[in-house]
Amino acid sequence: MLKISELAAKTGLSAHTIRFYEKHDLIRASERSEAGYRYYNDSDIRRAEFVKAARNIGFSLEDISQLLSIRVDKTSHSCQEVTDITQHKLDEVNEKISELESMQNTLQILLKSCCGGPEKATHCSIIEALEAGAVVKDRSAA
Amino acid sequence: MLKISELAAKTGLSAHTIRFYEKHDLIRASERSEAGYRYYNDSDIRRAEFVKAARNIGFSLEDISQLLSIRVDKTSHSCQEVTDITQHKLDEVNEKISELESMQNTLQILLKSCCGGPEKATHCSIIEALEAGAVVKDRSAA
DNA sequence: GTTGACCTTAGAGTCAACTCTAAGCTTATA
DNA sequence: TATAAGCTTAGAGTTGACTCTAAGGTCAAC
Repeated sequence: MLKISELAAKTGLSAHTIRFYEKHDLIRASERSEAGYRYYNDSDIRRAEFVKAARNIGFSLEDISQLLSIRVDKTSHSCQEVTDITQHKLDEVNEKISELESMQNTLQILLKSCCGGPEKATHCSIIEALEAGAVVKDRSAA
Repeated sequence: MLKISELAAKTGLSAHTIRFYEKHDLIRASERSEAGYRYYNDSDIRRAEFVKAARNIGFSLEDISQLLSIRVDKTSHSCQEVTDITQHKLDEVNEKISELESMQNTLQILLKSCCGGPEKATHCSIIEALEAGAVVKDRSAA
Protein backbone atom coordinates (compact mmCIF):
# COMPACT_ATOMS: atom_id res chain seq x y z
CA MET A 1 0.00 0.00 0.00
CA LEU A 2 1.43 3.31 -1.08
CA LYS A 3 0.74 6.78 0.19
CA ILE A 4 0.06 9.49 -2.33
CA SER A 5 3.64 10.77 -2.41
CA GLU A 6 4.86 7.24 -3.00
CA LEU A 7 2.44 6.75 -5.85
CA ALA A 8 3.60 10.10 -7.19
CA ALA A 9 7.22 8.96 -7.08
CA LYS A 10 6.32 5.67 -8.73
CA THR A 11 4.26 7.12 -11.56
CA GLY A 12 5.96 10.44 -12.12
CA LEU A 13 2.67 12.24 -11.57
CA SER A 14 2.48 14.90 -8.88
CA ALA A 15 0.33 14.36 -5.80
CA HIS A 16 -1.74 17.31 -6.95
CA THR A 17 -2.28 15.67 -10.32
CA ILE A 18 -3.21 12.36 -8.71
CA ARG A 19 -5.91 14.09 -6.65
CA PHE A 20 -7.03 15.92 -9.76
CA TYR A 21 -7.28 12.63 -11.64
CA GLU A 22 -9.22 11.15 -8.75
CA LYS A 23 -11.74 13.95 -9.02
CA HIS A 24 -12.17 12.88 -12.63
CA ASP A 25 -12.48 9.19 -11.71
CA LEU A 26 -9.27 8.17 -13.42
CA ILE A 27 -7.36 7.05 -10.35
CA ARG A 28 -8.68 5.55 -7.12
CA ALA A 29 -7.42 5.04 -3.59
CA SER A 30 -9.22 1.92 -2.43
CA GLU A 31 -8.50 2.69 1.19
CA ARG A 32 -8.08 5.56 3.56
CA SER A 33 -6.33 5.70 6.90
CA GLU A 34 -8.31 6.83 9.93
CA ALA A 35 -6.92 10.31 9.39
CA GLY A 36 -8.16 10.27 5.81
CA TYR A 37 -4.83 9.60 4.09
CA ARG A 38 -5.18 7.88 0.73
CA TYR A 39 -3.73 4.37 0.38
CA TYR A 40 -3.19 2.73 -2.97
CA ASN A 41 -3.20 -1.05 -3.37
CA ASP A 42 -1.69 -3.03 -6.26
CA SER A 43 -4.79 -2.71 -8.36
CA ASP A 44 -4.89 1.05 -7.82
CA ILE A 45 -1.23 1.27 -8.76
CA ARG A 46 -1.75 -0.68 -11.97
CA ARG A 47 -4.66 1.57 -12.82
CA ALA A 48 -2.57 4.68 -12.18
CA GLU A 49 0.18 3.30 -14.39
CA PHE A 50 -2.32 2.55 -17.12
CA VAL A 51 -3.46 6.16 -16.93
CA LYS A 52 0.10 7.40 -17.08
CA ALA A 53 0.92 5.20 -20.07
CA ALA A 54 -2.15 6.41 -21.93
CA ARG A 55 -1.33 10.00 -21.06
CA ASN A 56 2.22 9.60 -22.36
CA ILE A 57 0.87 8.44 -25.67
CA GLY A 58 -1.19 11.60 -25.86
CA PHE A 59 -4.69 10.38 -25.04
CA SER A 60 -6.93 13.02 -23.50
CA LEU A 61 -8.40 12.48 -20.05
CA GLU A 62 -11.73 11.85 -21.74
CA ASP A 63 -10.18 9.16 -23.96
CA ILE A 64 -8.54 7.61 -20.93
CA SER A 65 -11.83 7.58 -19.11
CA GLN A 66 -13.31 5.53 -21.94
CA LEU A 67 -10.32 3.22 -22.12
CA LEU A 68 -10.59 2.63 -18.39
CA SER A 69 -14.23 1.69 -18.58
CA ILE A 70 -13.33 -0.84 -21.24
CA ARG A 71 -10.48 -2.09 -19.13
CA VAL A 72 -12.59 -2.72 -16.06
CA ASP A 73 -15.18 -4.71 -18.01
CA LYS A 74 -13.47 -6.16 -21.03
CA THR A 75 -16.17 -8.68 -21.83
CA SER A 76 -18.73 -5.95 -22.39
CA HIS A 77 -16.57 -4.19 -24.95
CA SER A 78 -15.04 -5.05 -28.29
CA CYS A 79 -11.61 -4.54 -29.76
CA GLN A 80 -13.27 -2.28 -32.28
CA GLU A 81 -14.22 0.19 -29.57
CA VAL A 82 -10.58 0.35 -28.56
CA THR A 83 -9.28 0.77 -32.09
CA ASP A 84 -11.92 3.43 -32.77
CA ILE A 85 -10.57 5.53 -29.92
CA THR A 86 -7.00 4.88 -31.02
CA GLN A 87 -7.70 5.59 -34.68
CA HIS A 88 -9.51 8.79 -33.79
CA LYS A 89 -6.51 9.91 -31.77
CA LEU A 90 -4.20 9.02 -34.64
CA ASP A 91 -6.34 11.07 -37.03
CA GLU A 92 -6.08 14.04 -34.69
CA VAL A 93 -2.33 13.63 -34.40
CA ASN A 94 -1.95 13.36 -38.18
CA GLU A 95 -3.94 16.52 -38.69
CA LYS A 96 -1.87 18.45 -36.19
CA ILE A 97 1.31 17.21 -37.81
CA SER A 98 0.08 18.46 -41.19
CA GLU A 99 -0.68 21.88 -39.77
CA LEU A 100 2.69 22.07 -38.09
CA GLU A 101 4.54 20.92 -41.20
CA SER A 102 2.81 23.64 -43.11
CA MET A 103 4.01 26.19 -40.59
CA GLN A 104 7.46 24.64 -40.59
CA ASN A 105 7.65 24.95 -44.34
CA THR A 106 6.63 28.59 -44.33
CA LEU A 107 8.98 29.47 -41.49
CA GLN A 108 11.90 27.80 -43.24
CA ILE A 109 11.19 29.69 -46.44
CA LEU A 110 10.99 32.95 -44.52
CA LEU A 111 14.24 32.26 -42.72
CA LYS A 112 16.05 31.45 -45.94
CA SER A 113 14.80 34.66 -47.52
CA CYS A 114 16.18 36.95 -44.82
CA CYS A 115 19.79 37.92 -44.24
CA GLY A 116 19.30 37.75 -40.47
CA GLY A 117 22.08 40.23 -39.94
CA PRO A 118 22.45 43.47 -38.02
CA GLU A 119 21.09 45.43 -41.00
CA LYS A 120 18.12 47.65 -40.37
CA ALA A 121 14.82 45.93 -40.98
CA THR A 122 13.83 48.51 -43.56
CA HIS A 123 13.75 45.95 -46.34
CA CYS A 124 13.47 42.81 -44.24
CA SER A 125 12.07 40.12 -46.48
CA ILE A 126 10.21 38.41 -43.65
CA ILE A 127 8.33 41.58 -42.77
CA GLU A 128 7.72 42.15 -46.45
CA ALA A 129 6.39 38.63 -46.93
CA LEU A 130 3.96 39.13 -44.04
CA GLU A 131 2.87 42.43 -45.51
CA ALA A 132 2.26 40.69 -48.80
CA GLY A 133 0.11 38.16 -46.96
CA ALA A 134 2.43 35.17 -46.78
CA VAL A 135 0.15 32.19 -46.47
CA VAL A 136 0.59 28.53 -46.90
CA LYS A 137 -2.59 27.40 -45.31
CA ASP A 138 -5.48 29.21 -43.70
CA ARG A 139 -6.05 27.41 -40.43
CA SER A 140 -9.36 29.14 -39.80
CA ALA A 141 -10.78 27.30 -42.80
CA ALA A 142 -9.88 23.92 -41.34
CA MET B 1 -12.89 53.21 -44.76
CA LEU B 2 -14.34 49.94 -43.59
CA LYS B 3 -16.67 49.21 -40.72
CA ILE B 4 -15.79 46.35 -38.41
CA SER B 5 -17.99 43.81 -40.18
CA GLU B 6 -16.40 44.78 -43.47
CA LEU B 7 -12.91 44.36 -42.08
CA ALA B 8 -14.06 41.04 -40.67
CA ALA B 9 -15.25 39.94 -44.10
CA LYS B 10 -12.00 41.12 -45.68
CA THR B 11 -9.65 39.45 -43.23
CA GLY B 12 -11.62 36.39 -42.23
CA LEU B 13 -11.40 37.39 -38.58
CA SER B 14 -14.63 37.80 -36.63
CA ALA B 15 -15.69 41.22 -35.37
CA HIS B 16 -15.30 39.83 -31.86
CA THR B 17 -11.76 38.78 -32.61
CA ILE B 18 -10.93 42.14 -34.14
CA ARG B 19 -12.07 43.91 -30.96
CA PHE B 20 -10.13 41.37 -28.93
CA TYR B 21 -7.01 42.07 -30.98
CA GLU B 22 -7.56 45.79 -30.52
CA LYS B 23 -7.57 45.31 -26.77
CA HIS B 24 -4.16 43.72 -27.21
CA ASP B 25 -2.92 46.53 -29.47
CA LEU B 26 -2.62 44.36 -32.54
CA ILE B 27 -5.24 46.06 -34.67
CA ARG B 28 -6.32 49.72 -34.69
CA ALA B 29 -9.27 51.71 -35.92
CA SER B 30 -7.82 55.12 -36.69
CA GLU B 31 -11.22 56.74 -36.68
CA ARG B 32 -14.57 56.51 -35.03
CA SER B 33 -17.93 57.79 -36.21
CA GLU B 34 -19.84 60.19 -33.98
CA ALA B 35 -21.75 57.22 -32.61
CA GLY B 36 -18.49 55.49 -31.77
CA TYR B 37 -18.40 53.02 -34.65
CA ARG B 38 -14.91 51.89 -35.62
CA TYR B 39 -13.60 52.89 -39.05
CA TYR B 40 -10.55 51.30 -40.61
CA ASN B 41 -8.41 53.14 -43.16
CA ASP B 42 -5.99 51.56 -45.63
CA SER B 43 -3.16 51.54 -43.15
CA ASP B 44 -5.35 49.86 -40.52
CA ILE B 45 -6.42 47.29 -43.07
CA ARG B 46 -2.84 46.49 -44.05
CA ARG B 47 -1.97 46.13 -40.41
CA ALA B 48 -4.91 43.78 -39.84
CA GLU B 49 -3.85 41.72 -42.82
CA PHE B 50 -0.30 41.55 -41.51
CA VAL B 51 -1.68 40.24 -38.22
CA LYS B 52 -3.79 37.68 -40.02
CA ALA B 53 -0.85 36.52 -42.14
CA ALA B 54 1.34 36.13 -39.07
CA ARG B 55 -1.44 34.31 -37.25
CA ASN B 56 -1.87 31.91 -40.16
CA ILE B 57 1.78 31.01 -39.99
CA GLY B 58 1.31 30.16 -36.33
CA PHE B 59 2.88 33.11 -34.55
CA SER B 60 1.46 33.79 -31.10
CA LEU B 61 -0.18 37.11 -30.34
CA GLU B 62 2.89 37.97 -28.32
CA ASP B 63 5.15 37.23 -31.31
CA ILE B 64 2.90 39.30 -33.53
CA SER B 65 3.06 42.15 -31.09
CA GLN B 66 6.84 42.14 -31.43
CA LEU B 67 6.74 41.83 -35.19
CA LEU B 68 4.37 44.77 -35.35
CA SER B 69 6.61 46.99 -33.30
CA ILE B 70 9.42 46.18 -35.70
CA ARG B 71 7.15 46.85 -38.65
CA VAL B 72 6.13 50.30 -37.46
CA ASP B 73 9.72 51.42 -36.92
CA LYS B 74 11.90 49.36 -39.18
CA THR B 75 14.95 51.57 -38.91
CA SER B 76 15.20 50.94 -35.17
CA HIS B 77 15.28 47.20 -35.61
CA SER B 78 17.50 44.69 -37.34
CA CYS B 79 16.80 41.71 -39.54
CA GLN B 80 18.32 39.61 -36.81
CA GLU B 81 15.54 40.52 -34.43
CA VAL B 82 13.07 39.29 -37.00
CA THR B 83 14.90 36.06 -37.70
CA ASP B 84 15.30 35.44 -33.97
CA ILE B 85 11.54 35.49 -33.53
CA THR B 86 11.08 33.35 -36.60
CA GLN B 87 13.78 30.87 -35.65
CA HIS B 88 12.37 30.57 -32.15
CA LYS B 89 8.97 29.80 -33.58
CA LEU B 90 10.48 27.24 -35.93
CA ASP B 91 12.24 25.56 -33.00
CA GLU B 92 8.93 25.33 -31.17
CA VAL B 93 7.20 23.91 -34.21
CA ASN B 94 9.97 21.35 -34.72
CA GLU B 95 9.72 20.22 -31.15
CA LYS B 96 5.97 19.80 -31.34
CA ILE B 97 6.33 17.85 -34.55
CA SER B 98 8.78 15.48 -32.87
CA GLU B 99 6.41 14.89 -30.00
CA LEU B 100 3.52 14.27 -32.32
CA GLU B 101 5.53 11.92 -34.53
CA SER B 102 6.42 9.94 -31.47
CA MET B 103 2.73 9.64 -30.58
CA GLN B 104 1.91 8.83 -34.18
CA ASN B 105 4.43 6.04 -34.16
CA THR B 106 3.10 4.51 -30.98
CA LEU B 107 -0.50 4.78 -32.11
CA GLN B 108 0.30 3.10 -35.41
CA ILE B 109 2.03 0.25 -33.66
CA LEU B 110 -0.91 -0.18 -31.30
CA LEU B 111 -3.39 -0.17 -34.17
CA LYS B 112 -1.41 -2.76 -36.09
CA SER B 113 -1.29 -5.02 -33.06
CA CYS B 114 -5.05 -5.14 -32.52
CA CYS B 115 -7.61 -7.04 -34.58
CA GLY B 116 -10.08 -4.18 -34.27
CA GLY B 117 -12.99 -6.55 -34.70
CA PRO B 118 -16.20 -7.25 -32.81
CA GLU B 119 -14.34 -9.67 -30.53
CA LYS B 120 -14.57 -9.04 -26.82
CA ALA B 121 -11.76 -6.89 -25.51
CA THR B 122 -10.68 -9.60 -23.09
CA HIS B 123 -7.31 -9.98 -24.74
CA CYS B 124 -7.17 -6.69 -26.62
CA SER B 125 -3.53 -6.03 -27.37
CA ILE B 126 -3.93 -2.27 -27.09
CA ILE B 127 -5.32 -2.52 -23.58
CA GLU B 128 -2.58 -5.02 -22.77
CA ALA B 129 0.10 -2.73 -24.11
CA LEU B 130 -1.17 0.12 -21.95
CA GLU B 131 -1.24 -2.19 -18.95
CA ALA B 132 2.33 -3.15 -19.68
CA GLY B 133 3.25 0.53 -19.76
CA ALA B 134 3.45 1.24 -23.48
CA VAL B 135 6.08 3.88 -23.83
CA VAL B 136 6.42 6.68 -26.28
CA LYS B 137 9.81 6.64 -27.93
CA ASP B 138 11.62 5.12 -30.90
CA ARG B 139 11.23 7.98 -33.33
CA SER B 140 13.70 6.41 -35.77
CA ALA B 141 10.98 4.23 -37.22
CA ALA B 142 8.82 7.22 -38.12
C1' DG C 1 7.19 18.44 22.91
C1' DT C 2 8.26 20.77 19.14
C1' DT C 3 9.89 21.10 14.62
C1' DG C 4 9.09 20.02 9.92
C1' DA C 5 7.52 17.04 6.41
C1' DC C 6 3.38 15.19 4.81
C1' DC C 7 -1.51 14.81 4.45
C1' DT C 8 -6.53 16.73 3.95
C1' DT C 9 -10.23 19.84 1.64
C1' DA C 10 -12.71 23.21 -1.29
C1' DG C 11 -11.95 26.23 -4.28
C1' DA C 12 -9.33 29.68 -6.93
C1' DG C 13 -5.80 30.68 -10.44
C1' DT C 14 -3.14 29.73 -14.82
C1' DC C 15 -2.42 29.58 -19.81
C1' DA C 16 -3.82 31.20 -24.83
C1' DA C 17 -6.88 32.72 -27.73
C1' DC C 18 -10.82 33.42 -28.27
C1' DT C 19 -16.16 33.55 -27.74
C1' DC C 20 -20.12 35.13 -25.91
C1' DT C 21 -23.53 37.96 -23.10
C1' DA C 22 -26.30 41.78 -21.69
C1' DA C 23 -27.97 46.08 -22.18
C1' DG C 24 -28.33 49.70 -24.83
C1' DC C 25 -27.44 52.88 -28.97
C1' DT C 26 -27.51 53.65 -34.35
C1' DT C 27 -28.48 52.85 -38.95
C1' DA C 28 -30.73 50.76 -42.93
C1' DT C 29 -34.79 48.90 -44.95
C1' DA C 30 -39.89 48.41 -45.78
C1' DT D 1 -42.71 54.37 -38.00
C1' DA D 2 -41.42 50.02 -36.92
C1' DT D 3 -38.43 46.43 -37.26
C1' DA D 4 -34.18 44.31 -37.94
C1' DA D 5 -29.49 44.36 -38.42
C1' DG D 6 -25.42 46.20 -36.78
C1' DC D 7 -22.66 48.68 -33.55
C1' DT D 8 -20.91 49.85 -28.59
C1' DT D 9 -19.03 48.42 -23.81
C1' DA D 10 -17.35 45.83 -19.74
C1' DG D 11 -16.90 41.77 -18.31
C1' DA D 12 -17.82 36.78 -17.89
C1' DG D 13 -17.36 32.12 -19.89
C1' DT D 14 -14.89 28.40 -22.61
C1' DT D 15 -11.35 24.73 -23.24
C1' DG D 16 -8.08 21.11 -21.13
C1' DA D 17 -5.08 19.92 -17.95
C1' DC D 18 -3.26 21.11 -14.55
C1' DT D 19 -1.25 23.98 -10.47
C1' DC D 20 -1.56 26.29 -6.46
C1' DT D 21 -3.46 28.31 -2.00
C1' DA D 22 -5.24 28.53 2.56
C1' DA D 23 -6.19 26.63 6.63
C1' DG D 24 -5.80 23.03 9.10
C1' DG D 25 -4.91 17.91 10.79
C1' DT D 26 -1.18 13.98 11.32
C1' DC D 27 3.07 11.75 12.01
C1' DA D 28 8.09 10.54 12.70
C1' DA D 29 12.29 12.20 14.53
C1' DC D 30 15.25 14.48 17.73
